[in-house]
Amino acid sequence: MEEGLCENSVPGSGSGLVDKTRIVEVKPLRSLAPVLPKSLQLSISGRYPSGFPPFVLFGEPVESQPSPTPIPAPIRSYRKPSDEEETPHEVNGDTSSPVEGVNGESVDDSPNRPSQPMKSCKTSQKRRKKTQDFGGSSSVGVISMAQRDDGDREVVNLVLMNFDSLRRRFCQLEDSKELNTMMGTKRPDLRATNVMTSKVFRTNMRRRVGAVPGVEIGDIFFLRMEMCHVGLHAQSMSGIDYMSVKDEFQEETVALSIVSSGVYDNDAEEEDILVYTGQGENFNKKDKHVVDQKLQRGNLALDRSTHRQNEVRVIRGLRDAVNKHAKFYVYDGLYKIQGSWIEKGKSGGGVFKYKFVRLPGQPSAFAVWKSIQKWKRGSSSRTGLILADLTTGVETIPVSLVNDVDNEKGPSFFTYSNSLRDSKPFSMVQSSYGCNCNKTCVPGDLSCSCIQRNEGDFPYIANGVLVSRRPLVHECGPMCKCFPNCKNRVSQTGLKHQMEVFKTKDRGWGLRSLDPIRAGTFICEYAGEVIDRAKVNKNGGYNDEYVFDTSRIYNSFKWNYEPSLLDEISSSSEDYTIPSPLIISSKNFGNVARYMNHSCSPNVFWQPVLYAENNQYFLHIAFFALRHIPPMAELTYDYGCSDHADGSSAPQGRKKCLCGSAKCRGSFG
DNA sequence: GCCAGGTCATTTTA
DNA sequence: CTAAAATGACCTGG
Repeated sequence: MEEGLCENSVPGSGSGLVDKTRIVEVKPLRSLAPVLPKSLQLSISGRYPSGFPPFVLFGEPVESQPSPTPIPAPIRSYRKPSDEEETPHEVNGDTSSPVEGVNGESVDDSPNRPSQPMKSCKTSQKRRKKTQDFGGSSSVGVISMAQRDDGDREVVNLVLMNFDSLRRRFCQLEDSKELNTMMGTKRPDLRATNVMTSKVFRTNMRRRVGAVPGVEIGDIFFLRMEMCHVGLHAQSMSGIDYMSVKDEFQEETVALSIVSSGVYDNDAEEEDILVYTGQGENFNKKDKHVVDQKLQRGNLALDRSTHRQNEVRVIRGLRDAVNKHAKFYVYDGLYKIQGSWIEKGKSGGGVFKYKFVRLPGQPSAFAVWKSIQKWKRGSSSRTGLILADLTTGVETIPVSLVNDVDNEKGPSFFTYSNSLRDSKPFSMVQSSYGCNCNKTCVPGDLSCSCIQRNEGDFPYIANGVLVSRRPLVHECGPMCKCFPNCKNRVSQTGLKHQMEVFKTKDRGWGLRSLDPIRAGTFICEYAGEVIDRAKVNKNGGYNDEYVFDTSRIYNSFKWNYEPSLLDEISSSSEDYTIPSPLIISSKNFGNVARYMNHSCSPNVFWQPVLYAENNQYFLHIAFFALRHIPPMAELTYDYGCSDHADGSSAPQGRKKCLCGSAKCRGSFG
């Protein structure tokens, strides 16, 4: 019965079939439908049925590829809610509209609803009305009405994934000059926000005191907008979020959440205490005379919350002590305000101070980060440290070996290597290997043969983040004329995060990172010895725990944004196209990837990457972050299932899954 | 080349 | 409707 659990996608089937269940037929939004850039139009027009050129195109790329003179079509700016309300609705009258009827409007008596001591007043009602206005024909039917009000883990992840995928796509278009910057904002995060807002693709829009369903303590964010979209902190800039609540007799404001970014000099010495400065400039902008903060807006809400003793969510903005470029936000759970006072600020004016105390019994989040910073600075030693660098210098960043669980002194012996051995090249007749670009390949330059192979898309944005999952990513390689620092060589640049191999409680050794990892970031390649498939069959299968096998059956999943968000008709394929299976053993030789454990709801995925070396093309397996990964969270990917579909062989190689996720399939391997 | 600090455009909510 | 805001991206000068 286990077989039935992993039947969805067959890698290497090559058809690049579109998952039809994911496509919602949405009519173009009247005349305001965005004009797609050329590369997108191509894939939609059916030139390549799967949205991607067939694998065999390598030999003769020039004539079969898109014209090298792209006409950058502008993407129209996206509709805003106000436009929506003014124009009359054009009702589709079809069944594609959201499933709200099914999931029900039992909003008021939902058992999952967190207890809320105060009733929200008109603000929330107004918002809900707005939501209903949008619930009609033009919205994406993925988020139900109920989910817009109250989310859960799955919806929160769905919203974040779509938002970031859109953002990356806008970055990509911006990089390749395919976006008309006259239209709308230049900022990709705000562009993505406009799309998500106009399609009401968000959750937890009902504002609330206390925990937000689906958002967990320790979750990290890289943009303020991300927290807006999942209802953690509704303000796009302001540090204090609050709302008006009604008592029997009076109406007053209460604070819901705060973001502590370190702009004001807040005291962050103690892990469970935060002294937060009220809002308001300390000097008058015009004549620069010193002014006091006023007890209004956020300050007033914090003052009321001090008296009411309601829970306030705290988000801490953090910066790495060593690598100051890495800024992100951690949700640190619920606090209460213990007291407030007035101080003299730096410029001499009076400022409000609020003492936040963390409620006991919550999992640690900010405290974890504090510990990491201490280890990094060397001001405290890592408990259970066995080895400072198990790569013996092979990686530029050392990978430590840690066991703070039991007495095991480390995994069995192997040779650390970050390369792929005995790899079989793809035999293809090639007139040339690699591109002829000068210095670095430029996004949007369709004369670059590597970009051509990626259908005109540059697969990565400027900071090295992968834009979308695709059947195959073509990177530049050693044979390309471009310099080694070309942005299209992401998987060849080695580890970028400070990683740690650690002993798990019940699943042997595992891998985690001390640094936060942004979604789409390259983590590592799967290194090891390539195994001959014929050999494997002769010996009756491999008896090897350390194996990666592309011919296993993997659950399909969606990482790229819903095409209907941009009114695209079909989505590009996320199914891998691998001409022949690749099996890699890291038993004797391998890198950190050999320690990544399986999970049924993983935070890492693999992506085939191809580039040329020594006059031949070789396939590599690269791992990327599926979502934002908090520091110290174990890195896991889906191992898939070996093919027992014929039913003849017992699933003896299967292991009981201990991933503990809500969607656990029970076994893997 | 790195940074700190200034500036600009932008969205959110009350 | 407008203003304020603990943004984010970019530019400049030391």
